[in-house]
Amino acid sequence: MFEISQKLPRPVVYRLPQYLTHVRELRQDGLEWISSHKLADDLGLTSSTVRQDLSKLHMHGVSKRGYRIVQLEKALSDVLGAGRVHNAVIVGAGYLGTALALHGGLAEQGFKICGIFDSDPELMGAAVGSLRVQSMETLDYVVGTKCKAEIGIIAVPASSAQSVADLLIDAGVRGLLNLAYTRILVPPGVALMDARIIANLQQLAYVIRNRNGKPAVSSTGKSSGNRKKHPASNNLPGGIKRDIKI
Amino acid sequence: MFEISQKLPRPVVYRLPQYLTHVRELRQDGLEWISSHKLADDLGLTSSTVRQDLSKLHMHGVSKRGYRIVQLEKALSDVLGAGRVHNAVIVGAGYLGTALALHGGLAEQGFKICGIFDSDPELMGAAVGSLRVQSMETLDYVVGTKCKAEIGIIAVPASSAQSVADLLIDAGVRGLLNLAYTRILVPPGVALMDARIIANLQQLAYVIRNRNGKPAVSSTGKSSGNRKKHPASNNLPGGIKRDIKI
DNA sequence: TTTGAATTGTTAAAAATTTAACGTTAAATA
DNA sequence: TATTTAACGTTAAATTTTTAACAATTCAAA
Repeated sequence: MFEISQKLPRPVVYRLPQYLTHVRELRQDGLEWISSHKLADDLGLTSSTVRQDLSKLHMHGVSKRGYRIVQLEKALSDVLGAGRVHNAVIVGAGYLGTALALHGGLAEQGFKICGIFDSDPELMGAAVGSLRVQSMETLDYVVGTKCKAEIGIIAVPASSAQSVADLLIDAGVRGLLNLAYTRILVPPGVALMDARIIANLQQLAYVIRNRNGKPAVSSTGKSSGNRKKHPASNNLPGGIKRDIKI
Repeated sequence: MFEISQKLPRPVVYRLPQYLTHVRELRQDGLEWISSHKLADDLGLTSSTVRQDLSKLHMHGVSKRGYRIVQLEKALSDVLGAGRVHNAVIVGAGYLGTALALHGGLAEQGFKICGIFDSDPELMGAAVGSLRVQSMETLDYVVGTKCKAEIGIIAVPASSAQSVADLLIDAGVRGLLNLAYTRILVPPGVALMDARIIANLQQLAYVIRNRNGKPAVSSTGKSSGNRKKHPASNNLPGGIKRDIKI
């Protein structure tokens, strides 16, 4: 089992899932080798960044070929814990919580939803896929004992997000995914990720309103074909990708 | 009308929605002034960062008081285009697309969903709130003419995300929110934000697995109360917030 | 076998971002 | 009114992250 000696810098962790999905595709396409240049091109990075990142994972390429794709996939998969199953619970059986519980993608990537909870008595026992909505009182037992969930997904309104987070932490989850449009605070030792869907839309609105480039579609017709690669696009945490500075 | 002379650095844009939501809460709490120190504390930043950021928005505080909250809210609201209505369409009437269409938070923040589309004939005409699922053939007309949507939300499986993006761009949207677990390419002039829900979970799994802190909950009891502020927590794009380096 | 070219791994430079420092300003108080 | 002090605005330092550069290496082909 390889140990990543140094904790990875945040931007690297951010890029890992991108590498993983892309490398998977490459493998499915039957490719065997990929160079840092090609990978960088495909992902909108520089080859330098790719090499730096992969070297942090102790990946070694070979001159004139690049990196072995299966090996890359294995390393990325390992470090991200893909392959393992991660138990998670969802709090909030509204539209979003339900959608996530039913979303095939999560299960596909090894995130097993083993419980969905809500405080609304109306929803108690309602079927969500193979699960049933449970009361908040059972959260503790389910997270701590029954399915030992490491991850809690918060899909409640902003106003109750913090208290739900507290309950999840007390129940024993080690990481939270926050889908509510509010900041929540966690003690050290608990990891938190904000999904920021609404914030993303707001940032998008800012970028759209303040761009200085030309519209993508000319007034005379379709734009298909001017796509296909955007090498200069800077692809950073925050997720805004444009050729020009924002 | 104020003009932000310089385009804002990406990390600043990332923080703007955080400022906005927090400042709104403060105003609702009846506060009138907020200092950079308090704001930084509440948001897990340094006061220096806050002052730098706000100065980029041409906000001026006053000594011994801080920043006027209503003014702050106005500036943030303006720059993020809150207050304005942004028309958006959703492609993909699966769980996630439907959930977003029905999600109150979007409308609340001024994002008006004016169409939801799917290629599945089974879904045609199905009701989603006050909307009905439309065929992809009508996308062009709706986006371009009927509701002049600036934003396209991609809620389809990864395999068709790119082609949907192309259609949306051709139809004339200026920004995309990608909820699919895949990278999509856009031409210059179109803004792209990735929602990365699954990637976030993967990053969470990495952080959980590689943390070196103590578990949040001691074996002897509940942990409530060791929360409440986490000043050292570094809060960066990528969204992982922990006291220790990852 | 030698040459040539592509690609790595790594070092160092550059750029971006965050943080600290501190003189200046404005309010509160004596 | 003078003094004190909290807080700003800004300059500069520190840190982090990205990019460039290049010697070393490996394969392919002449």
